[in-house]
Amino acid sequence: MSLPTQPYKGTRDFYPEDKRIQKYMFAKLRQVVESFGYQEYDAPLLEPFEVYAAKSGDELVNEQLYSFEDRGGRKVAIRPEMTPSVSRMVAGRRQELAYPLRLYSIPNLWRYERPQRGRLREHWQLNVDLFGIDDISADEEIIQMADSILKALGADSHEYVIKVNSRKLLKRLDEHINLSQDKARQLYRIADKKNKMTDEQFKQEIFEAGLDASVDFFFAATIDKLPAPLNESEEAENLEGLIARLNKVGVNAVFDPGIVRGFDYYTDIIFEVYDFEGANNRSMFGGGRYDGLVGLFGVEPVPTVGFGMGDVTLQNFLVTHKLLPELPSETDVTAILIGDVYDQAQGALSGLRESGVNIAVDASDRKLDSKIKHAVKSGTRYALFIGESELSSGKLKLRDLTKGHEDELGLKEIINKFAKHP
RNA sequence: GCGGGAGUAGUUCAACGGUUAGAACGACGGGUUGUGGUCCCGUAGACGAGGGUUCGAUUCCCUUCUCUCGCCCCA
Repeated sequence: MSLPTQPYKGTRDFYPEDKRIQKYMFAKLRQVVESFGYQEYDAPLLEPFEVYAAKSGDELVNEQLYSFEDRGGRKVAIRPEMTPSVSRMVAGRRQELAYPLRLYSIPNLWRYERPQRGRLREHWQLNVDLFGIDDISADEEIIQMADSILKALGADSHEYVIKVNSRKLLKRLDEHINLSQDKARQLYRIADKKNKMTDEQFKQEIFEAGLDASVDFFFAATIDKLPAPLNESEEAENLEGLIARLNKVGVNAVFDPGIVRGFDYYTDIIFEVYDFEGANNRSMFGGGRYDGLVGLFGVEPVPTVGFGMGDVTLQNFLVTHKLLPELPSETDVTAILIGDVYDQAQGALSGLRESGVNIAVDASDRKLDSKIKHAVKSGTRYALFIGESELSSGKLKLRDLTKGHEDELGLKEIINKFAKHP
C-alpha cells in the first residue's frame, strides 16, 4: 500500500512544461493590465467565513466553499473568489486610497465541486477591478481591457464574442411584468442557460415556469427591439451607447439579454466572453459592475467594475485555437563536461552565470551521446561541450540542439549570444 | 448531489473464461572508450482495490476507488 502520486481531485500539478504555459499566460495578462495602469495586490488565501456568507450566493457558500474551524474556534474559508477580499481591502482604506483605483491580482481560488472540462476545484484567476468611477466609462475600460488581453494572446476578434447585458435592465423587466423576487430568480436561472439550449427548449422552460411575459425580452435581437417601454429606458440607452463605443474601438461586443451572471452582487452592466469554438461550450469568463460590495464592510460604498478570467478556460481557448507558442526552457544551456574537468570548468561556468546565462551542468560519467540525449530531453536548446581541449584553447563548443550545428566560441561570445535573448 | 463512458507496463493501446498478458514509444545498458534526435542487440516494467459466479476470472456480475464527459449550480 503506497501513497497515490495523483494530485488531489480537481487540482493540477504543474510540471515545468505546464508551468511554462502558465508563466507565459500570466506574463501576457500582467503586461496588458499594467499597460492600462493597474497595480498588483494580493490577499490571504484564507478569509473569515462571514466574508462570503454575507453575499456571493447560497449555492457557493453552502455547497462549494472549503471551510473549517481554526484552533481558536474561528470559522475560516479558503477563498472561492477574489472580489470579496479586494472589496475588504478597499473598504479598509476607504478614505486614503486615490480614486480611480485600478487593481489586479492573479490569485488561486478553490471551490468544492465535481470537476469537468473547464472547471476544476482549484484554478487561478486574473482579477481586475476599477474602483471609484460611477459612469459607464469604467465599464467600457474594463471590457476593452478584457478584449485587449485576448488579442495580446493572439486571438482574433472573430474567434470570440463579448456578450453584454444590464442587471438594471433585467430589473426593469421584472417590474414591467410584475415578478416576485422568487420568480425573478427563477427567470434569471433559466436565462443563464439560454445559450446552451435551442430556442424551442428555452421557450419550453419559460412557459413551464409561467414566465410567458418575458419571452419578447429574451428574443430581442437588439436593444431597440426590446419590448416598450424598456427599449427607451435609461438603462437601455446606456447599454446601447456602451456597445456602440466598444464596437468603434474594434471590440466584438453584442447585446445578449440572456447574460445574467450568478453572483447576487452585480448591480448594472454585466458581460461574458464566449468562445465561438463549440468544444468550449460555456462562458469563458466575465464580470460586471458591483457598486454595493465595498459598502458591506461598513463604509460608504465605492462604485466598482471588474472581471475575473480563469486560467483553465483561458488555456482551453488558447489550445483550441492553437495560440500557444513553443515555450523554451528557463535553462539556456546544458554544459556537458568531457573527462575529469569539473574543477577546471568552474571558472567558465561562474563567469557565464554571473553574466546572465542560465546553465545546468552534466558532470556525470555517462556516455557522451547519452548526455546529449538528456540535454535534449530536458528541453534546453543548447549544449556546451567542455573538455580538456576546449579549456586549453579557450574556445567552447556550443551546439544548437534544435538545429544540430555547432560553433566554437569564447566566453565573451557566448555571453553576448545570450544577452540578446535573456 | 444525479447520470453516461473508462480503468491492462512510465505513456498510448492490444488480446483473452484456460500454460510464460503482447506492441509501440519511453527508460536503462551495450554496439571498443569526444557528439543526440536514423539503425542493431539486450534488460527492467502492467491487469486500480475488494467480493461473487466458475474447476479456473485480467476477461462475466456486484461494490468501492480513481479518471473523464455531462446535469445541477456557477467562475
